[in-house]
Amino acid sequence: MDLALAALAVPRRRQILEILGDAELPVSAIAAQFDVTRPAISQHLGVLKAAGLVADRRVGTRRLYRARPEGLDEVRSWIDDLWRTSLARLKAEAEQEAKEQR
Amino acid sequence: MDLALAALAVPRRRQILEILGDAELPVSAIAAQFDVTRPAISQHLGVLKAAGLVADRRVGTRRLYRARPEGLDEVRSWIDDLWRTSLARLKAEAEQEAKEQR
DNA sequence: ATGCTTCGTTAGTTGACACTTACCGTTAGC
DNA sequence: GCTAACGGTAAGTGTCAACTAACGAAGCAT
Repeated sequence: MDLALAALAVPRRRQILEILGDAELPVSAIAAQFDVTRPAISQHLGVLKAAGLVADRRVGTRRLYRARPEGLDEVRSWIDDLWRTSLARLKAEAEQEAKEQR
Repeated sequence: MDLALAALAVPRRRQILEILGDAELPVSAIAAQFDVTRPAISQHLGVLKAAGLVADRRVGTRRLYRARPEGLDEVRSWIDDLWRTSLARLKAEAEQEAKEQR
């Protein structure tokens, strides 16, 4: 989870994920869409892979990357839990305040 | 969104959010649960507030902080979108591969 | 075998940020 | 008014990571 959220914190990595959500692509094709060098993208992909957000497969000299939606499960459930408990507490406080109003 | 995800990337800030999800607390009470100084927590709260993940209200000399679940909405929807599209693409590819198998 | 392409990796630099120490403003109570 | 408690802010430090440039490895083609 640490790795996943740290990976998602960098805007460029999020853009990469959005691109890989639609298509399976080699590193060069991704790098062509940004104004940074290919090694930079390669490093970002390494981070995303370590976080489980991306998977790769080799085909010839190229290496195709694709998004891995399962990697988002932990993050999704953590955020949802926090969202629910916070909302429940807010609701409880509102009711408490309403009771004190009377 | 940039701010929200950057805020969530730091483990200590997530811990603070978890604590504030259960209760409304002043800065000192939060700092007491960690082995860092109060200014550090104060700075983290400033980041969380700028990201819209936390709200504060003053009561006497103290300042009470609480989690703000609405701040998570953007992040939740972004992750859900990415999750859905990635899954859809994977499914489409699997069907494509099955078709080629025949 | 020789290029050529595609990609990963290393070293190095620069900028951001988490943290501490010290200081200042604000509010409540004697 | 004075004092103490609570909290935000400034300056400084150390560390981490995003990026570039340069090099090396692996597979395909003529």
